[in-house]
Amino acid sequence: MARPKSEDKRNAILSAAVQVIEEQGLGAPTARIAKIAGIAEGTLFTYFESKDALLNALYLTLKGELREALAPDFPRTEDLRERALYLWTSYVGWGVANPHKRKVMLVLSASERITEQSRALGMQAFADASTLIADCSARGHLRDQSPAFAAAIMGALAETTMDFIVREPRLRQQYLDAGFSAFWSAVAQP
Amino acid sequence: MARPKSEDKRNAILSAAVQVIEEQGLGAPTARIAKIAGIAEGTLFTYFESKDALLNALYLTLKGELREALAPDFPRTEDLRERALYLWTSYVGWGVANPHKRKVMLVLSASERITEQSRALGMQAFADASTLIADCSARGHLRDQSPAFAAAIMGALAETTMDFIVREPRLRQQYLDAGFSAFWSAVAQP
Amino acid sequence: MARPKSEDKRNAILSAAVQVIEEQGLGAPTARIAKIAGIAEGTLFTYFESKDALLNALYLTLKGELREALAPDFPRTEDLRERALYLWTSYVGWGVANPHKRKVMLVLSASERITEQSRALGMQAFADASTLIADCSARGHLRDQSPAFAAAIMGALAETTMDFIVREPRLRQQYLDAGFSAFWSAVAQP
Amino acid sequence: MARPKSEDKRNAILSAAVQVIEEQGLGAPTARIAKIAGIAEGTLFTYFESKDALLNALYLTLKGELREALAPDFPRTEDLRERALYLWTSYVGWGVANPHKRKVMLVLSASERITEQSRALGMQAFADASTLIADCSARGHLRDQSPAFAAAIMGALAETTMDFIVREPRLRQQYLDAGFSAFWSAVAQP
DNA sequence: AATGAATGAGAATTCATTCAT
DNA sequence: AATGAATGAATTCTCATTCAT
Repeated sequence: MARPKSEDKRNAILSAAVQVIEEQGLGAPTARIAKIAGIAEGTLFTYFESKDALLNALYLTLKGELREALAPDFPRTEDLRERALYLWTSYVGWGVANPHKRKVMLVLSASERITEQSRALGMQAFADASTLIADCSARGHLRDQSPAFAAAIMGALAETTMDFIVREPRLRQQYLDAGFSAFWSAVAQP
Repeated sequence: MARPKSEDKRNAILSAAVQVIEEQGLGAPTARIAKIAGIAEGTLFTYFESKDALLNALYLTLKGELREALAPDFPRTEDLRERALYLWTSYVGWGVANPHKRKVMLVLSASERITEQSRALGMQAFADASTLIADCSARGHLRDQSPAFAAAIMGALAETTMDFIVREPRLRQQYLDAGFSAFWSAVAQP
Repeated sequence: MARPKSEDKRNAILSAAVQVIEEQGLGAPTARIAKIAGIAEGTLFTYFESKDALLNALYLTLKGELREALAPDFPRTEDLRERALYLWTSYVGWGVANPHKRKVMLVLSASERITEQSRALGMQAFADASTLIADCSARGHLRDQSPAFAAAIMGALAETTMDFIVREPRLRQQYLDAGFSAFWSAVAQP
Repeated sequence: MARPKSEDKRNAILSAAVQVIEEQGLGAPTARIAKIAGIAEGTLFTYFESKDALLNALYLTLKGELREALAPDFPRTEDLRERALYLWTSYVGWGVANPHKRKVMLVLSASERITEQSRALGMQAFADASTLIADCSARGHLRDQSPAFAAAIMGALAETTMDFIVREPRLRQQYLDAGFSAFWSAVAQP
C-alpha cells in the first residue's frame, strides 16, 4: 500500500489554520496555512476537499475540543450548583487557556461559510451540558422558556467573562466568581 | 479626499454594504456594493478611501444608529429599574427590527479589519448607557467588578435574547421579559 | 463617461488567441493570450467572461470571417458550375491564405468547449453556400440525399485540398482544379 | 520502464482513456483515466511514461484497430471497384460501430500532442489501402495528382458519410451507397 | 465628481508526475 | 509491480484600486 494519510498532518493543518486565521481572519490564504503546517500547497487538498471543508472541519474540531474540556470528570454530586460551577469553570478555563482557538471559533461562528449541518453537529456535542443547565433553570426565572435559552445565556455570560479575564488576567478568579454568581442568579434562582 | 458631494450617495453605499455583506460576508466585492448602491465602481472610492475604511465607517454608523435607537426619550424617572427596562427594550427592539444590520455588526465585530480605534469609538457611544448599568449594579452581585463588566453582561444577554426572538418571533414579549428578568437578577440584585 | 471598451482590444485578444492556440492548442494559458494581445491578464476577462466564452467567440469570429471571404461579389451568372467554382476557389483560397486561423477552427471544432448553440450559429452563416451546393447536386449522384450531405462533402473535399496545397504550395493551381473536378463529379454530375 | 506485467492493464488504460477523453477532451486527468481503468494513479505511469506517451500510444492503437478492421479478408478479386467498395464499407462500418473511438481519433488528430512520428506511423498502416486507392484513381480525374491525394479524398468522404450515418442511422445504407458513389465518381472515373 | 475599463497581485484549485511504503 | 499521498508549478478568475475620459 502507498503511504497512509497521516493523522499528524491533518492535525498540523488544523493547527496551522487556527494560527493563521487568528492573525488574518478567514481571508487567510490556504497557501499560508499549508506552509505553516509544513506541507505543500496541494497537500492541504488531499486532507480537505476545499477551503470551506477545512473551515467546517476546524469548526467541528474546536467544538469537539471544547466538549472534551468540559467532559472529563464531571462530578456526580447531587448538588446542581456544584456541577454547574464545575461546568462553568471548565468552560471559562478552556477559553482563557486557548484564546486563539476561542477567537477562531467566534470568527467561524459569525461566518456564512459554516454550514447549518456543521452548526447542528456542533451544538449536538453539548447535549449533556445543556441538560444540566436546563435542570438548573427548572425553578428559576427562565423556567417557562425553552431550555436552550438558559444554556445560551450561560454561554453568553461565560464568553463575556472570558473577555474580561483575558484583558485582566490578574483578576481571573474574581471575574470567574462574579460571572458565575451572575449566571446563577440569572438562571437558577427564582 | 475632498468632501463628497452627496450625503445621499454615502448613505446608499453604507446601506448597500449592509445588504451585500449580510448575504456574502466580508468577502463581498466592492463592485457589488457599488452596483447595489446605484453608483459606479470607482465612485465608491471617492466616498471611502478603501474597503477597510468603508468597513470601519459602517461599523461606526451601525453603532451610531443603535445609540440613536437607545437615546431618544430616555425617561427621567428616578426609578433605575424602569430606566434599565427602557434601555433593554430599546436595545432588543432595535436588534429585532434590524436583523441585517445586527448580523453585519456581529460579523464586523468578529473581524480583524475593524481597528482598535473604531472599537473604542464604538464603545464610547454608549457612555450613558454604561453609566446607567453601572448604577444598576452598584449594589448587586457585581458591585466589586469593573463597571464595564455589568454593561458587557447586559449586552451579552440582550444579544442572546435577540437571537431567540428572531428565531421565535411569536414569543417576543416572553423572551423580552425573561431576558430582562435574568439581567436584573444577574446584575442589580444583591 | 469612462473610457469605452475598445473594439481594437477585443480584436487583439482574438488575434492573439489564434496565434497562441495555433502554437499550444486549447491548453494555451489566457495569461499568454493577454500578453500577446498587449493587455493585462485581468483585462481579457472584461472582454470575455471566461476562457470558454472567448473560445466560442473566436469560433464564431472565424466562421464569420470565412463567410465574408465567400460572400463578396458572388457572380450572378446563371451557370451553376461557375458559381460553384467561385465558391470553391474562395473557400480554399481563404484556408490557404489563413492557415493559422484554419488550424484553430479545426481544433475548436473538435473540442467539447464549443457549445451546440455556437455550432448552430456557425452553420447558419453558410446558408447561401449550402443552397448553392444543394442546387448543384439536384441532378447528381446525391440527388436523393439530404442537401446538407452535398455541402458537407464539398467542405470535406475543400479541406483536403487545402491540406495538400499547404504542403505543396507550388502545386496550388493543380490541386485547386483537381479538387474541384473531384467535387463536381462527386456531387453535380449524374 | 521495465516491460509492464500485464497486457490487460495496458489495454484497460487505453480503453479508459477513450471513454474519458470522449467525455472530457484531452484535458481529462490521468487520475480519472486510471480510476476508470481500475488501477492506481501512479500505475498508469509504469505503462506509459507520460500523458503524451499515452496519447500517442492511443492514437496508434486506434489507427491500428482501424487497419485491422479493414484488413481481414480482403477480396482477391480483380475487380478494383469491388475491392474499393469493400474497403469503403469496412472503413465506414468501423467508424459507425465505434463512435467513441472515432471521436477520440479526431480529437487526437487535431491536437499538437501527437508527434509527427506518430502521424507518420499512423499513415503507414494504411499502405495497402492507399495503394488500392491509387490504383483506382490511375485513370480518373486525379490521375495526375500525388496518389496520396486520392486516398485523402476517400478518407474525407468516408468521415463525412460516417457523420451523417451517426446522425441518421436509419439511412445507413443509403448514405453508404451515396457516399461510395460520390467517391467513385470523384476519383476513379475519367 | 462620476464613470467603468484597466491593472496585476493574489487566491483556490488542479494535475502530471514522483516516491515512500 | 502496485499504490496513492505528496509535490508545487501552472491555471483561471477575482477584486481592490487607479486612472483616462
